Amino acid sequence: MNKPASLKDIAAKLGLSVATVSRALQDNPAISLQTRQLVMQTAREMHYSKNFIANSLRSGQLPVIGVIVPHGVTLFYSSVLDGIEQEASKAGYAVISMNSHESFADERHNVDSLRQLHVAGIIASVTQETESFDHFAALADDSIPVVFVARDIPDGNANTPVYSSVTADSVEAAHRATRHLIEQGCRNIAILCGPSRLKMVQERKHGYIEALHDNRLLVRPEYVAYSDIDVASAIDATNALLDLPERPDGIIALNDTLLFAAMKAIKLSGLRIPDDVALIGFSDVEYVEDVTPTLSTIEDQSHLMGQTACQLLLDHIRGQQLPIHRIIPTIQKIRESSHKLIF
Amino acid sequence: MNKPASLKDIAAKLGLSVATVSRALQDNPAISLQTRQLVMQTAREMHYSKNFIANSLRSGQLPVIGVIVPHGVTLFYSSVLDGIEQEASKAGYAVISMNSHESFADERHNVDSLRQLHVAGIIASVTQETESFDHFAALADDSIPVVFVARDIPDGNANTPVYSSVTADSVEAAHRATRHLIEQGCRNIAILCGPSRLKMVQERKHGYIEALHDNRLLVRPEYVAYSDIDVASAIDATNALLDLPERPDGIIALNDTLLFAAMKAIKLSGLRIPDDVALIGFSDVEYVEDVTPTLSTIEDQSHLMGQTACQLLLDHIRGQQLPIHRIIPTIQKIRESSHKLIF
DNA sequence: TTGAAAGCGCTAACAC
DNA sequence: GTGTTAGCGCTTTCAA
Repeated sequence: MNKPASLKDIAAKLGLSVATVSRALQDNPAISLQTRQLVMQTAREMHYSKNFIANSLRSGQLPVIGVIVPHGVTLFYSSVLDGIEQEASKAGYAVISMNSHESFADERHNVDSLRQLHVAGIIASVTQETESFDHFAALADDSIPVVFVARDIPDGNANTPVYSSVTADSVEAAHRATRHLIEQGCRNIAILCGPSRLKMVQERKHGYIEALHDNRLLVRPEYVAYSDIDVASAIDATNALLDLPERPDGIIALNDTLLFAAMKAIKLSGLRIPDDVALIGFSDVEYVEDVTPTLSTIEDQSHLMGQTACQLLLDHIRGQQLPIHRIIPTIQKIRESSHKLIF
Repeated sequence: MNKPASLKDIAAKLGLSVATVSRALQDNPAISLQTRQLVMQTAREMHYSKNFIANSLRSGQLPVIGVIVPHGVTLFYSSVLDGIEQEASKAGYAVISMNSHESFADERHNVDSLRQLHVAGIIASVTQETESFDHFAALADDSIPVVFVARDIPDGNANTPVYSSVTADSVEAAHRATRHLIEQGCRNIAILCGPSRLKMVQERKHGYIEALHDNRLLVRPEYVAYSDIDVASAIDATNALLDLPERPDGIIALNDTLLFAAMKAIKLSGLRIPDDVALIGFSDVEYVEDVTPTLSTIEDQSHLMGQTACQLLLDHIRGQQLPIHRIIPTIQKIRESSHKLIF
């Protein structure tokens, strides 16, 4: 019900001017030690807490970093967020997070809200739908820096600004996973992809193809399977692969859902993992260790991605102009599902 | 580089007063249609966006809700957060989330930050360490309402305010799980607990004991096992249970980690689930369906808890005074691990 | 060592 | 229909 105590209240109580109180609270040596102590003491008694908003009105920005993620309840993004928050709070910034629900309209709305709040900067992972970036460009008018994380945006043309970004090295990760299967003796390696419009899918597929080339293996179109990201659809796609005249002896799944569905499908078909079909997949969850066989994975360093993005953003907030692109390596963990004991 | 366009800028450009521009942008009918349209048009051209901070300086609060969670990267809290955000954004509020890392000092600091930002309200899940609530009480000075979620705080004494809260019905949930095992024919039911200082552990244990009583079964101290929340420790605790002279024929695990560890331990010992030992556990993850056998669980409705907490908070922000306690029922999902086909 | 006053962007009460 | 003014809480010249 009460209003928080203000400088004015303290000043009134002490018969001082607002200016003096303000200076005293900043421990300004121009103010006599006696006054300073008196003011601080009184402030404490009155439960005074500095009003950031009033401050921000002058400085033009809130000590807050805005984050826009395309969906909320996933380990990947909550880990990214955690990394961001950790770095932000070290630097005295709070984090305000918004969810675009993979909807372009929501994303625009989020950007707008953050802009109205005059946050100090924004870290965003764009939606799958996002193809125009005007809403981000508008932020430049207000000198609000933007860093993209996890999902990079296309290179700007002449009149679009170029943004800093933090992404995973998808091409290299897929290349390495493919190489690993080859080293295990696989020669017919298939890849189980999500919707092909995703840039990440394209990059991972690219790494897969490169690795096959580098090892003089044939790239067979029938070994490139597409599936929606749901269990039923992925099981169908896997079964189609297993039914091919020349059955794959290794499969790379491009995300969690696909990986687990592939495992189920292979087991249901009576084939052994990894002896008949070796399996490795991109994953961000820990329960790959709780199943039989334990699943080999390629993991993003999501927490590090968040931290890095936040550091870049803080640099921009502090005046850094040039965009910087950071690529965070993935971590490959070989477990039972791809480890053949053939040597 | 630029400063965002302000009302003043628009006014200057159009030779109008700031007040007129302000009114025009609010579509105030007192202003001529012509002027209104002109102003709106110009505002758009200048990329004007209303400054929430300036607004908040007058109203005393930011259209932002603060959330404090004890740890970040878990499905439970990210789901709660998602529920909060969903309701908040419907009402035009943004959500600022902070992590106390189960540290009381961090929590105090978080509360302080949110207070300085003059958020409209706070939703908090206190740390395991939190026993004093002065930092929350201080918020009352500034009329910042607080709602507790997931972890309730002890009833206030005379001089502590009473807060609204949203919690799960732990007692009932454990009672129901125990009943379920009894219905499956189990007579020697053990419970695998986390650290006993947690209120939630106490409540769930209480429900377990009540259910045994209600069904005239003996409560045996040796069937109440405590474990730290890590796999190794939980496996040890489970093994100890399995080695008892009278081996339990049913086990209730109080969280994810314990549940999976118990499953591993039982399988490793060569016993069958559920035939030899039925298993059910509290869980917030989905991969209980990816293992063999699929695991029976009791789930919190975390998203709903978040939504409900946010609704209560919004009520308080709008003037609701009386504290309200909402209890969100859990959902019991019987799967293979506790389903005996004995009838 | 302290005070007075201006100004950050906006709204609303009060002119005219 | 539009302008003038005061004030939200704070910092920061400029004066004293």
